[in-house]
Amino acid sequence: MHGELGPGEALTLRGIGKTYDVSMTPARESVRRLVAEGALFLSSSGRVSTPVLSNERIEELATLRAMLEPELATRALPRAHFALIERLETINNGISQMVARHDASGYIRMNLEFHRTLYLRAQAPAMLAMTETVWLQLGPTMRALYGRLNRTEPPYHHRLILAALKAGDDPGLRLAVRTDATQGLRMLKG
Amino acid sequence: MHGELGPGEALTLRGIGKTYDVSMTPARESVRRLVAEGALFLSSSGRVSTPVLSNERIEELATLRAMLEPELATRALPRAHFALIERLETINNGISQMVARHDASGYIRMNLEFHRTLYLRAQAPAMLAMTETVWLQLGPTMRALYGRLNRTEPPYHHRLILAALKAGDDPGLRLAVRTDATQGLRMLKG
DNA sequence: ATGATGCCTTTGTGATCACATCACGCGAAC
DNA sequence: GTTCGCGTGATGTGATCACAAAGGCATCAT
Repeated sequence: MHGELGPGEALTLRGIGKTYDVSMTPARESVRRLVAEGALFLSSSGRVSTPVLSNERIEELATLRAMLEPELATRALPRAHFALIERLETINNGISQMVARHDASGYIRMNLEFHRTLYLRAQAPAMLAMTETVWLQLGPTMRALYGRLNRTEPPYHHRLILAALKAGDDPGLRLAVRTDATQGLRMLKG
Repeated sequence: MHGELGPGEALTLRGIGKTYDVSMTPARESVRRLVAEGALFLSSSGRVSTPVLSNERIEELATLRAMLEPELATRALPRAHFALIERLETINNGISQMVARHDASGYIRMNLEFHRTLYLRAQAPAMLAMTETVWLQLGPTMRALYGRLNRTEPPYHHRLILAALKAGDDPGLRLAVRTDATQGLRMLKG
């Protein structure tokens, strides 16, 4: 999810087991779970690797983000008090630091933490889980994206999201969230 | 997914293994996968059972269906030729048969087959997979629903869907799909 | 130099086992 | 009759093993 693995990287059960100092059994269960969630690709011969997403698949996942995340934001809006907005701003500052030190994985992690922190307020666990499944599928691809464009500015749309939250502006919030979720992925389609 | 198990039914790895004549290992992997998809509930002690959904969870899953399925229908619409509509009508007749013989599980299975047949035309595998995950989570609950109300009529909204498909009426299609997906679940909240 | 072919290593699969933990039921005490 | 406690059986976990299949690499022929 955090883009620590690039697209198409291969994994082996024994290798995972060695990395985390467990036997093949827990490694297998974890891998199967991630395959079930679409986070890993299972070849016909049973080998696993991170998925290489086609443009069509990326567009689909972007559409899913565009459908799910505004709904979560809307549900979180009435519960978004000052303490939450303050925490979001703190996370946003953290993102700027990650940008400064060119840490792609850290950038992705904090960016998602920003979104998750907001969506947790929506009190919609099934919807959030589904959204995180999409993030999971996009992880390796997002790393390739943020590696390609050398980001220098902190996220612009996050400021729009925060402004809409403060103003209680639901349509503005939905638009800002939707744009933030889909903007980066649009660049991958080139 | 098909409601062959009711809400809250317990499963054991050795029992599953015995049923399908395999050892615990494949049973475990299957169960873990279904847990990852939310189709099974994993207690803190590791026991698995079908989930008992709260009203809030049902409402959430209904919202997800209401968001995902109209989008799939819209994408399928331009590709829905006569052969597809004919197949949908055949399936619809099958549903009537299931209603006649009071086969709840068969009813659910054919109902979902109706939807899946349409959505397959959307050429959106990630979106369809996500939708099927929702169906999976609702399976046991849907059985409880269709068991409660003694259905005597074949699905009314399916006819609306077919009519909208024939007319190429996208807004009408979206509304019909959305209503069909959420109507039954609304009754569970009573 | 390039392509094919054969072997060997790596890898996933399913089964089985030992062990810790938990749940359920039985029995006893009040 | 009800409730608490204990013990036994059942259950999940992680490890290991034997096996089959697939991939990769080296060698050889053209």
